[in-house]
Amino acid sequence: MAEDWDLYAVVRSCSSAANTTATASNDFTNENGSSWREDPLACLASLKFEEEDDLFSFPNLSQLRKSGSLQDSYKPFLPYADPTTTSTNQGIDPSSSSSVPGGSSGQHHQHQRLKQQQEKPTTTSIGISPPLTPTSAPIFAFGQSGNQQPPQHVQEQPQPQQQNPLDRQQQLQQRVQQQEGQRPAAILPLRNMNSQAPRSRKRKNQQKRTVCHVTADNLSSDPWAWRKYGQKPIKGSPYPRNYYRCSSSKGCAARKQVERSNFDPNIFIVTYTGDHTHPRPTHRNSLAGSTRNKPATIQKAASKDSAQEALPSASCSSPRSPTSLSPISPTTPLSAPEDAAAPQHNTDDINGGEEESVDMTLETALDRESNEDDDLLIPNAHVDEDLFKGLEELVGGADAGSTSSGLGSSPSFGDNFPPWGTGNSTAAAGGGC
DNA sequence: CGCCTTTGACCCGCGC
DNA sequence: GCGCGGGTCAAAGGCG
Repeated sequence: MAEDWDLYAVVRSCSSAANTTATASNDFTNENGSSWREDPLACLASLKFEEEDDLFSFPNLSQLRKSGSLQDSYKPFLPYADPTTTSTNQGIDPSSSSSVPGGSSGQHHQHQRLKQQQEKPTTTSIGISPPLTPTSAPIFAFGQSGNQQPPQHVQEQPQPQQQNPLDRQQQLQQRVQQQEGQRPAAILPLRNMNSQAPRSRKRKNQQKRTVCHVTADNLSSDPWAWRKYGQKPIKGSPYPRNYYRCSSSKGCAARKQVERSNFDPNIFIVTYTGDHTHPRPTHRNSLAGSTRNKPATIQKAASKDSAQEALPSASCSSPRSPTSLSPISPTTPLSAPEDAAAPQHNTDDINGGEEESVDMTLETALDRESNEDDDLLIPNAHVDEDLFKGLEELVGGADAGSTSSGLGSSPSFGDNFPPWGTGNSTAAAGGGC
């Protein structure tokens, strides 16, 4: 099994660009020169917004939403998990991003959520919010760095929002330095931290964060090497949240939190904080490490219950991940009480989409994010168009989906879990290629 | 040997 | 002021 997993991973990671059906995708080229193709729906993925504030305000969309016209329009596409449409990865939640873990905790009923969404500015603001997002597009919601908004809750990074790119870069560095400075934690004795350097443990709203909803598949597309340093059960969520730190470079302040969506176990909410202080690794370095997970399935099942259930150790970085993941993979057993409920939430902000597609990987997304803060924004209008196009295509030529993950095809896992064969690939991919 | 995961405990921000 | 909940640390153990 692991093998399958691996294969998928390899295939996916190496050919993300290639796989995507040539259809209407856009080609992007990142700074490294590597280019990737984005699924038509992927456009959604590039949405970026600030987490806490109401991010954008796209009057148009909001209006549309309110009026319900958009929703109606999409209804046909919303069917939970329309497997056929899935082209590549499963979904990332098209939804919004603002779902900052913690904040929403969720287990509320859809009703409640709906309500909230309607009320929340965030929802309305984002064109892509859940209801809108048809099944596809993985949506990476980037909160933070977007300069487009006055982020200024961020105390740590008080950067002037509007600046030219150069300045921004400098600031970025400064920021990093600041963070590092603040966070000698690694060096200081744990307990003394407060006396000297305050832990960087700032509250969420104060920290710059990027939230992405990704599918297990995409989870692995993260090129960076992450090392898990903690796991915590989150109130209101059946799944624990895992904490990772960039292990590519010692001083790197980048962190990542991976949490499974309450509403759709197939979706992981990945929250990035901090900036990488080093260039993106060309390959994942960490190979060593434990594989406990593997047995974990068995062992853990017995002993610790669900700790892991939640995540495939996001350590997408190492090859072993696959192994480790597979057994536990997201799908695993989630005790997921709510699993059942999961899919179908068109309105959730956490996931709205289900099977998804779009080859955009976190990597790319992140890349963009860090390099071009604002450029990520795509006018909603644009998105919508693409979205529709993409949908049409998908719907029309259902197979298009075959793209990267083998998922696409599996027609039915509507309910709880997708065919995890693919899902397992969680970790792999990424990197390398 | 180096790096990783797991895990319990600690620290601290935030809400009441 | 107190308690809760989230974020982080570091020891222990495992794997390549």
